[in-house]
Amino acid sequence: MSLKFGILGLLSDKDLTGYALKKEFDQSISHLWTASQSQIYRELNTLEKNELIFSRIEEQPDRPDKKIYTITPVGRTAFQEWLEAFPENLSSAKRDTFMLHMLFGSALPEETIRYQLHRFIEQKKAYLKLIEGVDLEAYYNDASRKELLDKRYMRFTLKRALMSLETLIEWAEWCLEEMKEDVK
Amino acid sequence: MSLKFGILGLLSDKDLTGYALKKEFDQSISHLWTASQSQIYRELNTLEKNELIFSRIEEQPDRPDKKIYTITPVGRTAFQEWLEAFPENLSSAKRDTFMLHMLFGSALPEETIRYQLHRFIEQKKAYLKLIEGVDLEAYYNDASRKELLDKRYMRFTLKRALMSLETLIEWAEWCLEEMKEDVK
DNA sequence: GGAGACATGTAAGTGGTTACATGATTCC
DNA sequence: GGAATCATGTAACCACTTACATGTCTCC
Repeated sequence: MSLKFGILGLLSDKDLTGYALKKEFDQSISHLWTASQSQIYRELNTLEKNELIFSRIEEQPDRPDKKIYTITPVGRTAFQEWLEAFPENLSSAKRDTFMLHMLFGSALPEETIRYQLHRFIEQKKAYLKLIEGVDLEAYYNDASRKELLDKRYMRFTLKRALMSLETLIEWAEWCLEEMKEDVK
Repeated sequence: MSLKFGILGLLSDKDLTGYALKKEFDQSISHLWTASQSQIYRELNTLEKNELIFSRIEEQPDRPDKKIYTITPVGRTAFQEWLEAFPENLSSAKRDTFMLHMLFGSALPEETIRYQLHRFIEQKKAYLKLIEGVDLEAYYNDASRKELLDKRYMRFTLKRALMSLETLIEWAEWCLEEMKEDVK
């Protein structure tokens, strides 16, 4: 439901190809929304059918042709309407495979859990580095960007990702401590 | 993919009806996995067809008949195999509608964002109270429970939910502070 | 009389994943 | 020679949501 509006939101800042949209999703907003390439292309087709966006083909001599999408006035209105209507329930559905494994952890040797917690910490630390490395200045100095995605709100979303990651690392370290102490 | 194993995991502790499974999901593990009622009934049918579980009907004179599901040895093996195979990537796909709204916040009046952040804080605080109120002792004193869901690991998952909620509240308060200061 | 708990399910539609398919260029 | 980047898409399948449908009992 919301992928549609994620795409419209990005297109309301500037025109993009499907390929470039995928990159925006991966690089700029993967900490709050993920989308696969085939999902994006499928959604673009639907949006064009419904006249919320339109496309033009840009031929490139050496590379495959580009199909560049632009948002229509109708698209802008639809996006604005969605934007104003915040969901009642502000938390999203949870489906965490790692935590499901953890929950049933007693059917596994403690060693396995410890090992997985260490992996967890490593992965979160790597992701933390990535988020800390995001250069907002450079991102917003991109001349093509009309700054509809306000720097402040982008900063807010990054801050949340950062704080959450730090907490997750703390949590996993707390678990490891607990497993040391209560030798059962 | 994992709902299947969530159900098998719960059934490896004790026999349950579809209705009771839904309650377990909502009450005990909603902080790490959510599932709708229709999803559970559909999955139970599939699991029974594949002989990972079987059912017996218990007639009740005054209420609708119960269909009680039991895990088979094959089911136990399948569950154990899944349990041992942790996913490579330990973070789950992100799809956070609230954060998507936030990201495009500059197309909304600041008042709206402030209001939504306050709502966010309220909701998280309410959820926090709920998690803090979970009585593990009572849960594990339920005579029918075979304690396959080890108290320790349940405690770990609750701790994570708790820490994460506290961080989210802190984050939203930080955002509100930021919005006070840089009067632009 | 109405709401909510108990108990089961089906149907239709939307959303998402995985795998396949093509093809040039650039960099190592 | 091989991997990565640029660039597009299709097909099949699986997961999830929402709405519908039925019926009793208990408590207020």
